[in-house]
Amino acid sequence: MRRVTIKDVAKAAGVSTAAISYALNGKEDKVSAETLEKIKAAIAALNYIPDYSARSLVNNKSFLIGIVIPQTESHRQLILENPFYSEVVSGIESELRKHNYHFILSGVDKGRSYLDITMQRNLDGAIIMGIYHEKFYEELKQVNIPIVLIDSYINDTAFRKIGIDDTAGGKLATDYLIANGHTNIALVTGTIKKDGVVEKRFLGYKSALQEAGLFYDSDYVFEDSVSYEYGVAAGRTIAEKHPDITAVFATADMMAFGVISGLTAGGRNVPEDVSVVGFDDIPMARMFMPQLTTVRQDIKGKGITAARCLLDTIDGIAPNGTEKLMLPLELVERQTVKRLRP
Amino acid sequence: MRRVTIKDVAKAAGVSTAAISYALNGKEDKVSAETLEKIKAAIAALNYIPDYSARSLVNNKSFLIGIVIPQTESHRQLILENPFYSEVVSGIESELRKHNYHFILSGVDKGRSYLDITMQRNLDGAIIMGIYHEKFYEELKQVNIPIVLIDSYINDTAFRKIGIDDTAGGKLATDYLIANGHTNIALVTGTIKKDGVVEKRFLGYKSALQEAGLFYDSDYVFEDSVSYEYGVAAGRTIAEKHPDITAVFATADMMAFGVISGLTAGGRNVPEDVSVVGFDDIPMARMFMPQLTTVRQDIKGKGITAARCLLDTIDGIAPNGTEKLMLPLELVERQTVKRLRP
DNA sequence: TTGTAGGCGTTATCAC
DNA sequence: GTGATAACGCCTACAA
Repeated sequence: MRRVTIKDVAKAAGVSTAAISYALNGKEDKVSAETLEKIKAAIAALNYIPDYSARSLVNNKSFLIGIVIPQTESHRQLILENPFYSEVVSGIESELRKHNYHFILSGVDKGRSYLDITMQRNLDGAIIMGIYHEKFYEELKQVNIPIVLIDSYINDTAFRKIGIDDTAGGKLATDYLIANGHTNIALVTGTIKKDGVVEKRFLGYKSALQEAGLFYDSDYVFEDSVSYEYGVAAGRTIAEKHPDITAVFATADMMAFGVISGLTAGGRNVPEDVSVVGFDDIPMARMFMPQLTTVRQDIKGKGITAARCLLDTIDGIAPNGTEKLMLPLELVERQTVKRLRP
Repeated sequence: MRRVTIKDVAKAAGVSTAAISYALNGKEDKVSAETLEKIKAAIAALNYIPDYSARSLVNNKSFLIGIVIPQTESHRQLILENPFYSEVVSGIESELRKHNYHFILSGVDKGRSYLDITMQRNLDGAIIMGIYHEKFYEELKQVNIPIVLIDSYINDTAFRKIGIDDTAGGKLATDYLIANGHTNIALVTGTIKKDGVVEKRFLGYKSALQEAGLFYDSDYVFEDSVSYEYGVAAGRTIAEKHPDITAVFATADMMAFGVISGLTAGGRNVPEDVSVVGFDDIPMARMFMPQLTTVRQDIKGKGITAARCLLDTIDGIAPNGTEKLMLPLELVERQTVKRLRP
């Protein structure tokens, strides 16, 4: 069936298209109560639904925002399987929906820019997770739409940023282990890139060690991809080659699960033989057996806050280039850390 | 900065806008090789990116498809946290990207229709997960765009459907338990709605029992929301009140995790005291400890297939109203089932 | 082969 | 208060 347009409504209501548009866009003071009634009736009768493409064309406003999340190196697939990202997205969605925005979710192919989507779709703004090449950000700046970076340490006032204090988080986890009497504490982590969250957590780990007068041993840091699989490998290595290690701090819950599996497979029990603390507190953390002690961040809240932040900037309420918004962190004690007798 | 339009390119290349459009849309036989070169140069120089809104307006084609997933009753939040859905979405995305489509992901508020988004955004098609009111589908039919239903038993040739044989899956799980010597087998499941996947799995469970000459006892079915939390509750009840039960089939992996926790908390070990098999084989199934024995389906493949299916229908390659596409199922043996001595 | 012009659905600027 | 009408960026007859 042919699309019902504003003209059809105008005809049905016996008024002009302009009147319809006024009525639709809340400029009801420009139209008499009487015609307003007629218009409303006609809209309902015809089941008229406005075309956002046409609107976008004239208004330069699409009510569409872009969400970028990292993708796997190998398969170019979204890392949506990573529960962390899906929870953030879920948070963003819930906030956007309240304000009648939709979003387009995508990875960004290596080397390709995000300009395309931004311009093609007339995006009103974007929320970016993950870290990308310098060039990526440079291009983004040129399109000149509000942008919120989640968990980024990029130093650029052109973007709004929201994240957590990863250094403090790393320290929190390590301090907790130390407070429980551990001295030989391993770190299992994704690759430590300059200015990445992982580096900050690593720094927090080191500083906790130092503050406690503990020796930092680079043999105790196991660094590779942030994945369950690598966690298993690291856990296994620790079980087999490092009988001295009594605790490990994994910089992501997914890795912590792997570590626990690897440790167990290697014959060492958690937490009896070695303690483990994770990072993030994804929903699975409390379902895992044993339940994971971890550094909690409000993942969904991150998404909600990011969305709100973006919307405010779009609406001109919030100024650009404000300070990075820091969300709170908290250590949640569960079952994977054992108190060592001193 | 002002948007670079087709006119700018035309001016820069010294040709008409029509020529640009031809060049852009692969009608290169309508333009000489020479001007084609000039056009390409101009496009590159100006970094021209077409506006899809404008295109959509004239072509009635948006390169946008809608994905609908269920949302929590209470908070109206996407169930993207459910790893099953995120993996399907991930699969869809990877296929869509190959064909230069984008998607809009959303839940659908109770009672509200999906017509709005469909018309507002000029969606080229939609992929629907979950089950909704009859009215929802009726409306959907009216917009007359290709639609793929995932895991639906709706009987309507207006939609293309893809899923698995849930009855066979339920039977597969139960048969496996029976083959391992179990006779008192509980079912832990989400609410059994008519024509839902859960009902089919339940039917499979019953038929396996019957076929083996086992007594079906409704006291052995624990039915409530499909969630980890309910799994825990059911596991606990089984541990405390049903010493006779030696095995449970949970109709979703998430529930199975809960069951195992509840059982363990209730003092019964898995698989020593009671065996558990799940359904889906989400990534977490092999990370869980003990690793979950479960009925595996190719979740990402479901998404990919659905997307391909939809795209084919949009392109007119595949006919509408074909048979439901069935993806294979397989039982993967891991660590949560114990063989009973007869 | 190339260019002109009308129209897609909507909003906004004017006159009335 | 109301209604023509000109954009918005693009595509595509149709004409040249």
